[in-house]
Amino acid sequence: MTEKQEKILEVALDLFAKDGYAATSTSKVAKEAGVSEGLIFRHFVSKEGLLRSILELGEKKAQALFQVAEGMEDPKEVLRRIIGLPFNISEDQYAYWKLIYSLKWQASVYDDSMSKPIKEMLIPAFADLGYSNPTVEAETILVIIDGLVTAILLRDLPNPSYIKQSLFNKYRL
Amino acid sequence: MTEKQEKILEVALDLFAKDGYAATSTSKVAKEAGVSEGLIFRHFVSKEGLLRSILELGEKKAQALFQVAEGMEDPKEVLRRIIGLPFNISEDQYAYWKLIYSLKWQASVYDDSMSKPIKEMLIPAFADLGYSNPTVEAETILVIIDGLVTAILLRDLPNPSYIKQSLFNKYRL
DNA sequence: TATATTTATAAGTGATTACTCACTATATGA
DNA sequence: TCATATAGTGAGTAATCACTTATAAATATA
Repeated sequence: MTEKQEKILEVALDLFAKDGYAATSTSKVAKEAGVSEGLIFRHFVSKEGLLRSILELGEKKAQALFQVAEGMEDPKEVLRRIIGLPFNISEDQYAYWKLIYSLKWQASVYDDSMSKPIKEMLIPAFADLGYSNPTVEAETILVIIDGLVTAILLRDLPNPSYIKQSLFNKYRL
Repeated sequence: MTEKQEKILEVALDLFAKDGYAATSTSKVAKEAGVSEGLIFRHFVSKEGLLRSILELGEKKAQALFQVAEGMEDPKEVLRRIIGLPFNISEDQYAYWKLIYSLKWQASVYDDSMSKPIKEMLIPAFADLGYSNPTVEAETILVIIDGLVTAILLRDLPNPSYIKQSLFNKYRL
């Protein structure tokens, strides 16, 4: 991976996240990255190929997040850590998550593969706690997480720690 | 409002919601609506003007939703109705809400004016119920509503009535 | 019916789109 | 040192973009 290649990925991620994938032209990416437009196609074949490379790279960096409750035995601790996930997104990953969330709305590319591992930790946790319908409880948490991520990325959630505490109270955590 | 004018609005809403505003060309709207491309600009001045007309029209139709808890005296009933809102979006308004939610992610056009009236019903309701921090509780509900709407529009929420019940339980409604 | 106004079309406009191609510069390895 | 591969450029390409304009058809008003 050369310097210019990395610069293209970095600039494209920022522009895709800020202005949207469709609204960002390859010429703008090239200009802002300080490279010739042809280089984008040399390295990434197409605009869509550039997007795919960005998503692959971001997924690798984000994988650590999903192991946050791995191997935990206390179900309450599992819930606390999973509900806490949206509050722990570091700011240098905002662009990646903004892109992920904005792409959900374009076309029918909805991909719930990322929520799957989390759901599979939630269900046994709720079962352990004696909830009568652990699957529904897990889906509810996933819905809330989506709302939290949206709020954090889009409008700087006003009282993050209070909201987290409010949710902990509802689940007696 | 002529027939062709209405057809343009209808087709444009569907395409903007399905493929995204930036990814939808005026020529495609015209072709699908069965009108000349020039007519779009005669009636709506610009592509952005077309978008504005769509949003204005949709807002009028959606206004009824926000009055669902107007004049209610029982705070629990207020909460029940507001949390129930996402489950009551009729399918013929899906396109409008998909467009609204997808536009949130493009540029910095985040507009929380629509959530304001709801927030102002939530705060006194939570105060009535003796919650120690009604504002935070209201914000939490808004976050959850955003998550619910996203899930309903994007992936046909699997167990909507169960999830609604799950939330009602958490708030003892 | 005559005239004005509005609705609609078709064929344009220059600018921009994603992408290609011929070419050069630089690095690597035998 | 020479050959090969990779990195990078800059000027193209046809197609499409949002938008304009001239003109015709339909409708309303007198």
